Amino acid sequence: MLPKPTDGELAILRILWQQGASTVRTVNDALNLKRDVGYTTTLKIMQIMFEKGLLDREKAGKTHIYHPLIEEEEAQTQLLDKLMDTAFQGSAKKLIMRALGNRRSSQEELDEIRKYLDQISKENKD
Amino acid sequence: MLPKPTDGELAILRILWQQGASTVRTVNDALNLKRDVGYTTTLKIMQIMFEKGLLDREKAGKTHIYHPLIEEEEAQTQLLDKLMDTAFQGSAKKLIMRALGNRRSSQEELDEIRKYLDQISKENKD
DNA sequence: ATCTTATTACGAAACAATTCGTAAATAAAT
DNA sequence: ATTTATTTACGAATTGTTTCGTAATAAGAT
Repeated sequence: MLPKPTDGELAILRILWQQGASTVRTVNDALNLKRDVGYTTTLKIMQIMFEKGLLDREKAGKTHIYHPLIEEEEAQTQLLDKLMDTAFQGSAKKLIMRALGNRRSSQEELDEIRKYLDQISKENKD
Repeated sequence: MLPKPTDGELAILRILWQQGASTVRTVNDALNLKRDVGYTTTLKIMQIMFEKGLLDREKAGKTHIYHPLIEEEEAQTQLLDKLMDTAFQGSAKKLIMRALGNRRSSQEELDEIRKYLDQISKENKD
């Protein structure tokens, strides 16, 4: 089982999911749009992620190109499951209700959620 | 602003939310239903939480009684918001859909969620 | 008052995450 | 070939969390 990514690691994963396999340089550039991080800091974290098995890499000339080894969906599922267990007593209902309450969602989004809900309800009856 | 609780701190908060203000002893006993933790470990973490302002305490005889200084709802909101931003691109819809997909919810729960959804939709139209 | 027991306080160790300085390696340019 | 620029590797410092051993403290029992 892959270890739970730290906050810093998750930020790097997000960039890799979004822009695809990348060098340390481009990841660091992307990180620096949001906050100051030194190049060697990003490098070090990505090297550790490689050791942990969160990333793979291939040599291309003098640089390494890093790939995420965990899918975005898988990470979302893992993190959400964990939060549900540790903060919402394992209840999807509690978590969803709080998420609905937290931020105003558009009417379109609410409709899509309702559609999905109906679909699951139907499946449940089989 | 209160700092984000660590995993260990959250486990302690959960117990305090559930059973109300408690001594280190009863918190530690509750923790040990799930996993082995030494008494002084629990004590130390709760002392640090007191320093951070996550807990308050009052002296009662020779012991201290600890109270959570963050409400369960507040912590849930905080943690959920953070996860939404860092792993779901800030989209409540994505998060909710994944939560619905992750675990089978009962028909009753689904109905309650739908009811809440309708209520929000109605409010949105005002 | 002394002994026993439980709690707290203190300090240190182990571990992990983050940060950065500096050196080594590599490729490209001239 | 030498220089220049970039990347990687290495190591160390810093910070935070978790753990526990041990000593000090306080209460209760006799």
